[in-house]
Amino acid sequence: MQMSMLAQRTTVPVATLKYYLREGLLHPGEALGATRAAYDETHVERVRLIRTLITVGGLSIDRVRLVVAALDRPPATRHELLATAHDVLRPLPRHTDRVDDTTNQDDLSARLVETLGWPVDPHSSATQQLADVIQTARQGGWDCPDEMLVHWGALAREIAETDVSPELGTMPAAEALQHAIVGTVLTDPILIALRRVAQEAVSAERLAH
Amino acid sequence: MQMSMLAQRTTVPVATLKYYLREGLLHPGEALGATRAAYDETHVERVRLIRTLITVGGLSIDRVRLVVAALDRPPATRHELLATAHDVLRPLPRHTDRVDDTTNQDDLSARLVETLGWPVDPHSSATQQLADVIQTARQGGWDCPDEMLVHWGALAREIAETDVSPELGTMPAAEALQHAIVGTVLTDPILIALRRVAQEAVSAERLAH
DNA sequence: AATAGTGGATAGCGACGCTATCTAACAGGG
DNA sequence: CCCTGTTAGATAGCGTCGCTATCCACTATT
Repeated sequence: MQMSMLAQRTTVPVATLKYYLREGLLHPGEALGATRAAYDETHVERVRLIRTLITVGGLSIDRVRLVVAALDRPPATRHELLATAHDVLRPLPRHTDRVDDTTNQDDLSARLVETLGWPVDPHSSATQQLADVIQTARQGGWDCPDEMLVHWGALAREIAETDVSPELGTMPAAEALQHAIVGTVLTDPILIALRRVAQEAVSAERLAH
Repeated sequence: MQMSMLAQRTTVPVATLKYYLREGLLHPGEALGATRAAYDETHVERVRLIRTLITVGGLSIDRVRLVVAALDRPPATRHELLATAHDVLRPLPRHTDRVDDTTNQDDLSARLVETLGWPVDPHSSATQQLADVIQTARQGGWDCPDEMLVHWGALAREIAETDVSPELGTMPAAEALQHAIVGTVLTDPILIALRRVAQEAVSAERLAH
């Protein structure tokens, strides 16, 4: 398959594919000569993945580079899988934030883990991210009491039960990782939207006249 | 209070404040002459709101303009409140998406509402958004079965119970609206992060060796 | 031999969120 | 009443991002 065909199959312009090649998001095709290369199904799939991550997940080019790098070097054990997925999806700390209390940050995440009572690493991406957004919310005047955290935590836990499907253990590592990453990227907005709809339902029952 | 003071109070540069004024995000100060205006606490609060929406919620300038417009003209009834909040926070449909099946979109949202069995409008922003992301997820190869939707829906519902607090009914309309919008913007990432941590907890229990 | 397509390099573009500069008006202190 | 400094308002520019377009030298196909 030549590049024009790859472009056709994925509905992505040739110029953009070249850009992805340049940026290292797409692995090079098999060189057939100085000015010719062959692309295969792995390229089609990779391009689709890139487009999904960018347009649905809103990931930056840099971030997608991290994702594909992780896919090419998947973690050794199943348990590291989600951690890797979370690492590459974790939002960058905003440079506009004050960072003068990083110690508090560590304290906070440790306290959160204790409050939730879960067997998780207080230094993992996910935990740090949680501490991060809670801190930011506090700065924005929205305090999140422990009580609510525990309540939400129990619900998040139930959702996670369905996320961490047992079949993850039977897949090849790279495929499982991609499944975890894409699943996270795609289902985050579903949950957000679902919450909105649920809010309207509750509002309709409580406040409709 | 003059503009330099407003800049100092909010730690936002004067040039940026002028930009916000130009863009209609910040209401003008009371003109004291051709080259002087007075700003008050409403301006300080408004600037803080704008910064929160942009840096935490990742909202665009256009979107923030919608938010402040809604705040200046709050809905008449309490029930319209969340709908208004959801309207202004709803992500723009991506122009890269196929839109040749808008009828299916309507069908889908109607079916979703039926599946969930909630008293919500199938044409509301929230419902449309849900149909939107589910459709996109399907295109990305991630099918969301009804069973999972109902399960997640029940959990989303529980979260929403705490979101739609009874005190919303006692607040002034503009304040309640701002609370709803900021609350949504700030707590969305908390839920997302909490889900990540929960996933790691489940993974640790199921897959740790 | 003509054509169409290729890899590779480089430059430009349009949107976004500011940021910097300029000007004319004005205010307060001495 | 002048001097210094600030302000509003207008306009232009900047840095990043995600492409997009153009050019070139080359090569496989017709």
